[in-house]
Amino acid sequence: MVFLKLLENIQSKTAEILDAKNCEPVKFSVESAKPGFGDITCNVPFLLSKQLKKSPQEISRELSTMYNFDDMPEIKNVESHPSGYLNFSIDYTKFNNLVISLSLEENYGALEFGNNEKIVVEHTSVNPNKALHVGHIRNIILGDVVSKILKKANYDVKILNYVDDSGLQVADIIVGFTELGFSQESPDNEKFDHYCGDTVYVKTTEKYESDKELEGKRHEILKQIEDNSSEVSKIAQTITRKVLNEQLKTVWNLGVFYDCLNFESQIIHSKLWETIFEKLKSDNQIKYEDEGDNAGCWVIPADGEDDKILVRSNGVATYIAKDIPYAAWKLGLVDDPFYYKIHSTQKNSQILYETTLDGDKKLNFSGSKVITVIDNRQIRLQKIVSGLMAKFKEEGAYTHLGYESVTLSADTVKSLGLSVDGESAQMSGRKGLYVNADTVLETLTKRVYDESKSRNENLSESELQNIANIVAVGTIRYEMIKPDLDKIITFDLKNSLRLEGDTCSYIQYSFARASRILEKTDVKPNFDSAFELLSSEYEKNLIKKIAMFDVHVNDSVNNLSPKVIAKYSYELAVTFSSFYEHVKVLASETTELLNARLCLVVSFQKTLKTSLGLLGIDAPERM
RNA sequence: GGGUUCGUAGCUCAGCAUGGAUAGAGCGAGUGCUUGCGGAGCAUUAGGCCGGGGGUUCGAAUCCCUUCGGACCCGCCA
Repeated sequence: MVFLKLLENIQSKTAEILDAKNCEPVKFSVESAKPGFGDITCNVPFLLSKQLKKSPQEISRELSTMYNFDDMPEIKNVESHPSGYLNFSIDYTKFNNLVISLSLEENYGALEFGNNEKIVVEHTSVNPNKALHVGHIRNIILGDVVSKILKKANYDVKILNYVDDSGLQVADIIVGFTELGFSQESPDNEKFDHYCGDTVYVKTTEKYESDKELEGKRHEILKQIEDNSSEVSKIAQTITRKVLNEQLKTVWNLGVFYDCLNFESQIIHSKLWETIFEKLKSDNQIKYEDEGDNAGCWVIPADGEDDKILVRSNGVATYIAKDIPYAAWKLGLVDDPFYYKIHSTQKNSQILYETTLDGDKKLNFSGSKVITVIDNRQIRLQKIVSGLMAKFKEEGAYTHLGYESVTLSADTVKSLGLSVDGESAQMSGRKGLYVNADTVLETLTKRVYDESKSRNENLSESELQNIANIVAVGTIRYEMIKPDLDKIITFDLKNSLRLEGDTCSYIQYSFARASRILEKTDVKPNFDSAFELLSSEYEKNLIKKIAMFDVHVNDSVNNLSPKVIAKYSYELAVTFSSFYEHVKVLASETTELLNARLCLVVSFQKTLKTSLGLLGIDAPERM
């Protein structure tokens, strides 16, 4: 810990001073100051104004004389600002050494939050009947980054992907295969998931419009899918597995990996629902309606809102009845009915497990906390689920991490050959209104490849491919993480994939520039030296930014907010770019200064790499 | 009808959790910078009654109420 520690120390020092003055405790803040107001700032004089019946300025002046920094050599002094703030200044002659040496450590920025406690992150959870589209990418990347951040905060994270292999959406493509005679092999070299989504699903649901009888068939087919022994169920198994495998390829290309796949069909067959249903009944969490609209149904009472039907009057459970046992299973509230077997070895050579009902291997993928990443359209349902879970376990054990959806810009909709009313449109699988994830990645990779090739004539084909991949994946990830969770992303094939300004490639470019500096000198940075030579504004700004990594990690963990790390990475790159422009490292006047600056460059690179690593983004040496 | 949420520069967005000092970026527009480590860059100018109104407060982009505009959710579908 670097900056965070500094803030905490000033915080407690201030609290001690207030205590000595016999002040009533107040909740004050100690945080990094805006440029021009010292390095660290405290607002406590404002908050004491009423209590002490003095002006903030007066209190500020008084307090500023009471600090003693003998045990904090990194702080130079504190000044009372005419506005009333207490502004602390860092002594960079001491601070530089501390920051640079700590930033080289392997776990720089790591925090202790989780005590290695097990936490489950579930994300992706897409029906295996189509290819992943840009909307799914937001879910996948958010889930992936959240799990990386939690790992950084010392949680033992298990990542799950729920495979909804027995819903109506799956039934729809099976209708296409069994009733409309679509080939079970995709034509030419088309990816199987694209074929199922772009052709079979769209064409089949289209046919429903004119053929109502066919539409009726889907429920029949769904019933057969859920019956393990039926022929249709075997076909469905084969098809959904094939689609899933293609979806996984897409996901792996984005650098996302899981620990275990959970199949909905197995949850249904596991009788987990029956167990939890009895538990809900005996705990009086649900009630049976004798009269009214919901007569004959089991419902979940919801205060202020309509009761949610859990079991219909015909005895069949509703959709949410699949979510509840699964949530309970994730939290380890029920005996685990599953065995586990290896599904595959992922692209990063990590083993991926899957649930099975007939095996002998027992593993544990539950956690004392669960985070479920699902978009905000499901917020009502998720509230019911987390409300129920809070009754079995402590409040907050089950967290729904929601986010707004991704829509398509009018231009992009038109480029798909479709028409649109407003400025953007919700994606729709049925209408063929979506952009596949693979398409986005390919388009972007090609663009980066061309750009990189035009800048680097001497790079080999494989180096160019590698760079194109790293930058393309980074760009998609960055664009998905950067906006606030409750902001709709309007995806535009042109605008969303820019490479200039506040983009991933800008950040990566700063890394590549740093690499070139280190590459062009024979001097090996010697870290066993004093860094007080780094005294220009540009150097101090960079040091401070590097030091503040832990503050942002802290923030992002506390608020489950991935974008905080994206913003920090960008700011770090901006600070370096300014340094790069104004401080000519290789032209340093003395060897000592050259060495100190080279060390700073290494420190920057390490920190940026770690920060980008939390976002699942790599940084190339050249691009 | 009930509920959730968004509204900040021409456009896309930070800042809001925990109210304080000069509301920040990027794109787009203007200007300048490459005989110096890569111009995917740097520097600089213009551009804002933070949707409107009210309230709380010494102080509001930030908290509360209200209103307008947009998005989403509200089935014995999944």
